[in-house]
Amino acid sequence: MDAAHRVFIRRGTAGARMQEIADEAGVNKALLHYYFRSKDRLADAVFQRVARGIFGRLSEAAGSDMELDDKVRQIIAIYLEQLSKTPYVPGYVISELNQHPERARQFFDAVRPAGDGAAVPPFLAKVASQIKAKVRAGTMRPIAPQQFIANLVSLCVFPFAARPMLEAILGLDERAFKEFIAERKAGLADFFLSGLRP
Amino acid sequence: MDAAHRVFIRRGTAGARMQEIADEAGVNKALLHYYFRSKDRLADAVFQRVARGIFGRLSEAAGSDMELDDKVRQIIAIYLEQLSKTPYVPGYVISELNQHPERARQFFDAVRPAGDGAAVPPFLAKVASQIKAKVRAGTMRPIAPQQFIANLVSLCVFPFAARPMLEAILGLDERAFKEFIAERKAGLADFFLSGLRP
DNA sequence: GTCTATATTAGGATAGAC
DNA sequence: GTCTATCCTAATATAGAC
Repeated sequence: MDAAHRVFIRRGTAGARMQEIADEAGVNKALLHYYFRSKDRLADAVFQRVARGIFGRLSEAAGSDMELDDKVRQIIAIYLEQLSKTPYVPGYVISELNQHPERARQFFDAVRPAGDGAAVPPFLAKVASQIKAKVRAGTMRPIAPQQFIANLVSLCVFPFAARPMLEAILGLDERAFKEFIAERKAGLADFFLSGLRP
Repeated sequence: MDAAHRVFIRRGTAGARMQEIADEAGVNKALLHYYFRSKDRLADAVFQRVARGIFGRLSEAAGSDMELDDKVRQIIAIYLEQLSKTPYVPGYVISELNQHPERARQFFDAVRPAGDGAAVPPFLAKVASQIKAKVRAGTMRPIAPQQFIANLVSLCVFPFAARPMLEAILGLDERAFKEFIAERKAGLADFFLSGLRP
């Protein structure tokens, strides 16, 4: 599974080769089929594993009782840290979802307790109520919770998903990109929170 | 080319089939090879066409003399409008770049006049000087121009690139997503510009 | 469970008629 | 230029020994 994980993320599902996975794992190709039956099933298993890891912590953090500003700072810190360690995951996930949108259901499951039929995921309801409270107190401009979350995730994830493109249009090499992310860790939360001041 | 464009964007390069492109174009598979010699060359041609269309207008708009706030509003309006019409392009581009980072060079070309050897693309230098002016005037907090552009592009493009994921974690169906984008057209510029107030 | 060897198929590419 | 028919390779999948 670890080997498959690495290869699928590196090559994308369509580009991954069972042979390469076998080599990476130090076993024979036939053995992969013995365990997973087909490439499709293996791809499913890998995607599921990745999906679970991604939004579990986000929805957990976002759903907590922590004060909203602190929550934002924490989420940004956690995410940029995690993404720095697994920079290819966003590109992989986006590629996968564009070809298999039905797999998005696995994210759906990650942000809702099993059996919860609510139209709105619980962490969203929590954020919504926190926003409402701050708006009432006059310390925040009104914003739809969906936009709030979308902005937060976009600002964290996109630079990793589109890294080669950003490097090209901003004229960054690998070292400069690292520096760019470090800068982001320092300033992104302030930018985001300032955007919501009244 | 139009047929190839559609199929590559729909399936991704690795997932696209010459047969499907031929069918879509209403011609024979052999004819594609007659014109483009190989799938690789065809993929190149399509990507180049897409790449040119994307950042040409951004770097042009970003490099203009328009006042910075107006520029931001214009870029956001243009981008969200364009992306609404071609919602699969970001996913395609990100997938491509993850498997062929060398193609990022084609973006590089799109944001720089031919033969320009400057380390920083011209539109960035322009934005940098405008930011500096506003910071000096006390109407903007300091921000690196790279972060400025990255934030802007992230906020516009990511929701389209990661659409199935966002729909899943935010509990949106297709109609709700359209509504979500409409909301964004109205409020994103204010959020972005507020983030930079002193 | 793990391997070697082999079957099967899909899909990119070409030959050659028209 | 456009087609039909065919080749060839790469890659998934299976059979069967150990």
